[in-house]
Amino acid sequence: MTDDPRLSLRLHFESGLTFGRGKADLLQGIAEEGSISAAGRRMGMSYRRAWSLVEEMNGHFAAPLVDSSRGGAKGGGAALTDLGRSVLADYRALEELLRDQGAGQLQRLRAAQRYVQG
Amino acid sequence: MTDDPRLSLRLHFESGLTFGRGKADLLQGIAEEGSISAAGRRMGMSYRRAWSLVEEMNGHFAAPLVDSSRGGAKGGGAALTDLGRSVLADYRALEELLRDQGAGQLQRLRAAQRYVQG
DNA sequence: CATCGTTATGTTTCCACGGACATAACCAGT
DNA sequence: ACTGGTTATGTCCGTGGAAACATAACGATG
Repeated sequence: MTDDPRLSLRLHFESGLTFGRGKADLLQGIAEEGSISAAGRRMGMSYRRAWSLVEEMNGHFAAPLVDSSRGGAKGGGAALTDLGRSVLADYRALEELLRDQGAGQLQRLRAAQRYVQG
Repeated sequence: MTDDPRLSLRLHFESGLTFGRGKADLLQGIAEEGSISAAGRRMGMSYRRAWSLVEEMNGHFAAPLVDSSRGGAKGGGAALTDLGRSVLADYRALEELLRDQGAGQLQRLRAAQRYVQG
């Protein structure tokens, strides 16, 4: 979970998938909470929305990123697949790359902007 | 103008501005064509839309990125200010950073996706 | 002073997207 | 059996943003 609310990159792929902070944080939440609904709650997101995003992601990859099961003592749960962890890690790496190596440019871009009533 | 349609990053700033390939290409088009409408045409974008984007960008920065004039023999025209050129250059640099330094991650992310009927 | 391509702006329509709400299915424990 | 928390899915509606269309202002040039 990136704490800096200023920097946020969204990647557009030719498959039609757009992947940004929202989906990345959701994946990370699922990994940490073991549940789609818990991850959604943590982000102030409805379960409907969280599940939709998971479905979208799973559909855009050759294999699911999230593996889920229902029923049981705890009602069910979800976890990241190897591919899911890989995708999340790659996105985080790109984020970090941008934050670190691109600090100069980002700093200049931010400084040039107006920040009214914010 | 980045030719690779696969990579495209969009930055979200706390000022509320979102800046991605569209605005960057538009700026570059204005720089090269000397006109908002010509830049818009080149991108298959209506003048209305192009101008709206310019207005949005100008409004989000402390100083305009695009300097325009109307009337005259050629009807008018537009050009990038120093700040405009600086912003464009910074965005391009970040794009390049991602493309070069992040090639591994991007490659992996792309390869893992499904590309149906595309 | 008419022309012409451009900047500048208003208005309306359309539609995808998200949010809200509802419901069913599932199943290890007890 | 019943419970409870979760996954899974359907439907409706409001809203923001983009597209489409329309029009005015501008001014060097001829």
